[in-house]
Amino acid sequence: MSERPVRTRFAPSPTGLLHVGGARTALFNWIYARKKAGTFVLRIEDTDHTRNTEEAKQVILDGLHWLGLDWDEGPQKGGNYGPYYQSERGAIYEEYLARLEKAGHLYEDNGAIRFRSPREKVIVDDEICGKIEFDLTNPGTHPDLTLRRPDGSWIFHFVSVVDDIEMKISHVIRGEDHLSNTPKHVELYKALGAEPPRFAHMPLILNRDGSKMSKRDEGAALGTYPEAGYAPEAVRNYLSLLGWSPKENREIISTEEVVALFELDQVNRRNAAFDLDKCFWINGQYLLSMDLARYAELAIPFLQKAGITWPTWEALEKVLTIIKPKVKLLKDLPEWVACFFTEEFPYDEAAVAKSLVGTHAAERLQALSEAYATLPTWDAVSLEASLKETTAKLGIKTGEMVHPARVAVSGRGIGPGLYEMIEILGKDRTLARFAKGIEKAQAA
RNA sequence: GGCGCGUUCGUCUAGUCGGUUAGGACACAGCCCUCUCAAGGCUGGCGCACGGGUUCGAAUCCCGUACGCGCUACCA
Repeated sequence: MSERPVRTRFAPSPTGLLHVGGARTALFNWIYARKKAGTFVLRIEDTDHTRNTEEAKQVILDGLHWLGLDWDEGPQKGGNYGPYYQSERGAIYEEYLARLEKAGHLYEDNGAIRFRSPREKVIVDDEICGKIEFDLTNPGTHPDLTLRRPDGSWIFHFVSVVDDIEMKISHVIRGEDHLSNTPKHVELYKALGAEPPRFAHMPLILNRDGSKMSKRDEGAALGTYPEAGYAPEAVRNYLSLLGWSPKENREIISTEEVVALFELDQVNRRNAAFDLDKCFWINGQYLLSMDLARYAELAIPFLQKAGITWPTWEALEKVLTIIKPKVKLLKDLPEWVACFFTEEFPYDEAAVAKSLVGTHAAERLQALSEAYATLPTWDAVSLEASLKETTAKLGIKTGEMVHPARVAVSGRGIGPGLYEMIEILGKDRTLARFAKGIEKAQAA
C-alpha cells in the first residue's frame, strides 16, 4: 500500500436533518484527518433533486459548524477538487462513464446504464472489520450495479466512487450500512484503473432498544442539541465514546486528547445504543467545570432570546457564577436568572403555598428584614451569621427561615445558596422582596 | 431466503499474548454532606446470549445454535 496523504471526507445527502449517526461519522473523519495532519473534505451528495433544498443543505452546514467540525475543502470553503456539490459535477461523471463504456464495462438495461461485474471473489480489507471475503460470482445474489437511471440521473454508488477518486480520498470512513456494497465499489475502482482507498466501516448508532433511530427519536437530530443548550464540546465528547474508548476508565476527554489517542483499528465493531442520559451527564460535567468566559458565550444567546437584560458584565458574571453549578441544560437558564435582573419574575405557586402561606413566614421575614436593615456589611458571610442569629433568637431552625426567604427573594423553592443570592441582590431589592413576601404570606 | 457484520451489567465500555474477586461510567437504590435543588463522597444491586469442544485452566481460541443489525434498489 503506497503512502498517500490522508484525505478523509464526510459525504451527507441533504435530508432535512443531520442525524447523530452522521454527525459521529463526520466527527471520526475529522478526528482522523486532524490526527494524521491530513485534509477533511465535505461533499454534499445532492443527486436526489426532489429533496435537494437550500434549507436541507444549510442544516448540515450549520450542524457541522456548531459541532466545531471545520472542513478544509468543501462548500463555503472551496478547494482544488471542487465543485463539492454532486449536483454540479455532472460533466465529471459523464467523463468517467465514457471511460467505462470505452473499456466495455457497461450495458443498457431498460434505459438504465449498468456495470457488468467481473464476477470474482473480492476481499475488502477493512481498517475496523478486518479482511472480509465477498463472493460476487453469483449474479442472482449480487446483481450488477446500476450507474445511471433512464432519466439521466446518477446512482450513489457510481458518483461516490468517482468523487472519492477525483478528490483523492485516502480513507473512506463511513457507516457499516455501506459494508456489503463495498466489494462492488472496489470492482468499480479497478475498472477505472484507480487504487481503492482504505475503508473503515463503523458500527451504527441505534436506539436504546436496538431499533433504528428515526428522525423523530429523541436525540436523533443534531439540531436539537444547540436548541436544548448542550455545549458542542460535550456532545463531541459523548459521540467520541460511541464505538471508541480512550481506555483507562476515562469518560471526560477533550477533543484534543481524542485526536491524540484515536486509532481506526481501535474502533469497536458492535453497534452502539444511543443514551441521551449519558450525554446529558457529560454536558453537566462540562458546564460545571467550564470557565466563565466560555460559559457566558454559550449562555448569553439563551438570555437574549428570553428577553433578559443585565446592567453590566460584572453583574452578569456574578449571577452566572452562582447559577452555573445548578443548570444542566442552557435552555433552562432564563428561569434561574430572571429574578436577578427584573422584578417581573414569576412566583412558583407551589413554593409560595409551601413556604409562605399559612406559616409563620410573615413574622419571621419581618424579623430577618429588621436584622438585615441594620447590617453593617452586606456579604454572604455576614448575611448568614445574621440570619442564624435571628433564628436562634426566635428559637427556630435555620431552614424555617431560609425557605420562606428563598421564595420571597427568588420566587422559587430551589436555587443557589440563599446568602449568595441575597448578596448579589443587594439590600434594597432584598428588603423590598421580603416585604412582598410578607404580603403574600398574609394574603392567605 | 441469500450474503455480510456483530453478541461483556438496562446503556456506553475496559478486558487485545487464555490464569482478573470480570474494572470504570451513565441510570437506579440507600447513606453522608446540607438552607433547597444540584454537585461531591461512600455503599449496594445488576453482566461474559446458549450449547459443544481445545486446555491443568476460556469472557478471551474453534465449531454450532439463537438473537440483533446491515446489504440484497433505477435510496443514500
